[in-house]
Amino acid sequence: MKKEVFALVDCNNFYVSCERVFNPKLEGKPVVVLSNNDGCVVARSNEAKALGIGMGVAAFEAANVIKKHNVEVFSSNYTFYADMSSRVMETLSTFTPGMEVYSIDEAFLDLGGICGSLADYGRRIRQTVKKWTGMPVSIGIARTKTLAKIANHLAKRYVQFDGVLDFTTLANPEQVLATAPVEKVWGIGIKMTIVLKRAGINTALDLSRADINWIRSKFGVVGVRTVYELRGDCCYDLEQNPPAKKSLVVSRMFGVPIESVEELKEAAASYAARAGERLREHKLAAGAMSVFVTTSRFIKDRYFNSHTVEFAVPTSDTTELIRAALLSIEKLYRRNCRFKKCGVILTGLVPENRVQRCLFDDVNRTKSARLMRVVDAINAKVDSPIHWAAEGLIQNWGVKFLRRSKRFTTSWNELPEVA
DNA sequence: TCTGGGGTCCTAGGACCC
DNA sequence: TCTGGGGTCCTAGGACCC
Repeated sequence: MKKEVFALVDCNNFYVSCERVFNPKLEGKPVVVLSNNDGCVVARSNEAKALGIGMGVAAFEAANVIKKHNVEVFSSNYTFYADMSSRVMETLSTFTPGMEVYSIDEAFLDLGGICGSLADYGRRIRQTVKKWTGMPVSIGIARTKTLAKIANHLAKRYVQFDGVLDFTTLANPEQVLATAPVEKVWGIGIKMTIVLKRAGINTALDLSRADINWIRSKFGVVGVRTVYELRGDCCYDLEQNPPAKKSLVVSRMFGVPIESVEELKEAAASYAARAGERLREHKLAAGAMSVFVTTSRFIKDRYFNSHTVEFAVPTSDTTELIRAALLSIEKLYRRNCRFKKCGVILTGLVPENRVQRCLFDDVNRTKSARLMRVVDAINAKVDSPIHWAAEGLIQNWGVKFLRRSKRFTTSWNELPEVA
């Protein structure tokens, strides 16, 4: 039987590295990238990490350090990052027929068929990605995904590995596992870490030796799988054909708090319109839509509420989605609340060509599908897309990006210039 | 003053059926 | 006086991931 070999390729500080590709002056400097509304830190260069800027901290909390050390700050530029991601993934795909794109900056590769030194192969991958895309990556190689994750973590952390660690040929794998803190293990989050540490399980090695019945009683099958994977027994295969989406969310914090029902409706309508676009992109229709609204989660007496509309016939028609969103806001709105965020969640997703029709349906679905196709086609071509009136024209509440870099690779107007 | 967004899987418990 | 039990389906919530 063929032995599994996985490589986990992970881009180093992905968003920061994207910014550096088109702005080499940032090399060697502390750099951070902020979330929507420039709210909190979502990516840090090694130099920024060394300054003690934590992942996920609020930008205003890090403001002093940022100022004192001249940290370069960027708003997130997801269009640009998504494009860089697809370049990296395309490059990786030339190295193996078996690949799972795990997230925007990570992929698992099947190296089962590779002859010779896997570490050498990893180094070739690393050099090629750097040369073709400018992106620095680290690579962990092992018999299970969980071990590949750990190998990757260590490859990043210790310079002597030079970005590639092959766990399958280690003389002393246990010694290496002992250096990985248990909270860094894939699948072990904050809650499980507390329970594990209380039981004296502090490292990946400790966890691999834990009593399986105790693990099952505390953490269920998920915990059991993690322990087996640490022991080298593969529980998670490569997922090359990603399973169909089950839900789709569009939600965003507002640039400024919303107090009026009109503006809240605009926001919900906008998010419903984006959700409709994404549904059609994936050729899906939704059976139901939930809308939620919330005030700040950092105040007492937080108001959070949601409302669900079920569609008689699953739909991807923006007009219908917006109508449901507006109805929900009518139910959810409360006076004297400073709303910070709302969102729409589409569930009961089905392929659009398998929609169960309804005898009493009064919507002309052929016509609406044609309209949506035309709108999508136009929006794909021009920079200032067609909006629904319900989304509002001004959108004072819109997301703020004060320090966004240019869309270097996806907009003709924003190409980098070489002097 | 200012605190991200988008997902998945598992489990427990209730509803319901025979 | 006596008041079943087992199976399935669904949902909400928790925990995790990036």
